[in-house]
Amino acid sequence: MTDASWEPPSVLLAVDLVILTLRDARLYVLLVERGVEPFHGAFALPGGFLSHQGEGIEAAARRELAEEAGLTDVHLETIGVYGEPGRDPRGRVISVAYLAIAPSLPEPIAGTDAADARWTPVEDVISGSARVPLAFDHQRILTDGVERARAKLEHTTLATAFCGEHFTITELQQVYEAVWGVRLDPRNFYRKVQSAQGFIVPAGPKRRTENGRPARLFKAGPVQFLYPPMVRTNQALSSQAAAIAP
Amino acid sequence: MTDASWEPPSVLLAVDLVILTLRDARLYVLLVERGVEPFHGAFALPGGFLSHQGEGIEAAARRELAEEAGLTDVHLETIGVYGEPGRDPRGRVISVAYLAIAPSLPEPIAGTDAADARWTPVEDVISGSARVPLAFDHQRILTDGVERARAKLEHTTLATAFCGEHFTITELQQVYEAVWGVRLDPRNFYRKVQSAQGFIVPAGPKRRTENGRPARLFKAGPVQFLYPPMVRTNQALSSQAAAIAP
DNA sequence: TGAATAGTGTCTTTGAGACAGTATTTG
DNA sequence: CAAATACTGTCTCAAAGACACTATTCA
Repeated sequence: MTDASWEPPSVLLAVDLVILTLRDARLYVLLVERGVEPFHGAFALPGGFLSHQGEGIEAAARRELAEEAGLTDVHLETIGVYGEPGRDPRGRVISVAYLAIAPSLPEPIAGTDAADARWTPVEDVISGSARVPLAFDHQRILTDGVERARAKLEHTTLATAFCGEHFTITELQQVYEAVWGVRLDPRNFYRKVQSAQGFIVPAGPKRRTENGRPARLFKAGPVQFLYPPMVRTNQALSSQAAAIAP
Repeated sequence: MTDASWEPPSVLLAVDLVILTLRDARLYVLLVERGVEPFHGAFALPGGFLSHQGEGIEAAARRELAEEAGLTDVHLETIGVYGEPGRDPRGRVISVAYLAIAPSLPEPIAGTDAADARWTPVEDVISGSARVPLAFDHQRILTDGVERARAKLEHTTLATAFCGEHFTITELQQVYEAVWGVRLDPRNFYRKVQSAQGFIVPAGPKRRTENGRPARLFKAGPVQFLYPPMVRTNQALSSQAAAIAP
């Protein structure tokens, strides 16, 4: 199948970022408005090409994360590769998609390259009720990223990545509710997270307050995988199944 | 961060395949002996470069699958991207890894390009007791692929991809036992797979036999996701945790 | 004090795991 | 008949889900 004079084709490598966070108990994704062709004026996931030949892929993702969202030290993992011919009119572009989870930040992005970056409710984008469809195949990448986050909440301690260093159990519950799009019983949730060894550990005798009884503070525990897992009910799964259908 | 004269760097795109199958109730992976540098003479996962600029990535994976293993119409999904600088001495190579699941075939590969292809027990490769370490970062890719398969057996009907069109419940159980590396109670397994709606459906009144009471035949059911899931015990998980540590 | 949020206890149902026993084939 | 494999039933324990109740703060 190969002959001596044959040379493999080369492609352009890009990274795209699904950056998720929680704002007022809803799941948001960071979108940027494109300033250049193709898809000029459309919204898209933050991302860009490799800066130079020797740059690592995850390094490029972290660079874009810092440049476009001003974020460092956040959870980052790959979602997958999107590289069908024709997805980008500039040529053969292969995009590696990353999922980033940022803790709730009081303020939107400031002092970054991307003045046009906007936190947008994921629900609006997925349901199509947002301003415009996303550029390229970014709608699909977003859907895959959100489903990845949903699935990982079940078996890993990823939920704590949405919280600040210290958090209350109620805040942790809001993560699950927002990402899964379901309501959970607080009393059962308490029992469950407390019985999952190593998920959360008490963070000092401190407490925080706003209105009502102060809550105990916790921080992320030592383990990465949850046992027993936090299981999505069949109902939650089926309401999400439509979105992930190819 | 970008200026007008800047051009993004280009890279070479490869696909690598983790092809798993069951042979006499053990999990095997297809390896090929490399005939060229780098890593000449070492064993590696089947794979290769994109054949031409316009070839889709999954299309390239299916082409390699046919060329190197003579397989068509098998389950295929992406594992991830492996593209750290320096992983391949030939230049900046980005490899997209695929997981392929083939049903048990009576005979090894024949009439294919890769005369040097060998089915090798996964356990031997992962534990290091095999002939040689794999080329490139293929050991890591294999580990990731196997863990992907293990995880997907829990929540999807992937196990049926290891079986032929018709199979017995005992055969299905052997898939779980081989991939997870555990022993399961046949009686509880029967109850469980039968109660998972849409997992398996009876395939005619036929039966197959060799020695003892004939077993009912089933075929893959209509659903892709299992509810309730087939859960790995904590013991199974911890015995596998060592292998997936980064 | 009442409103609001935090946290505990208890009951019921479901399913996982252990294990005894029955059924249907071949030789 | 024995040997071998297929299948069914039953018990126990752990965990999910529903829901009543107590605790601690602020105004």
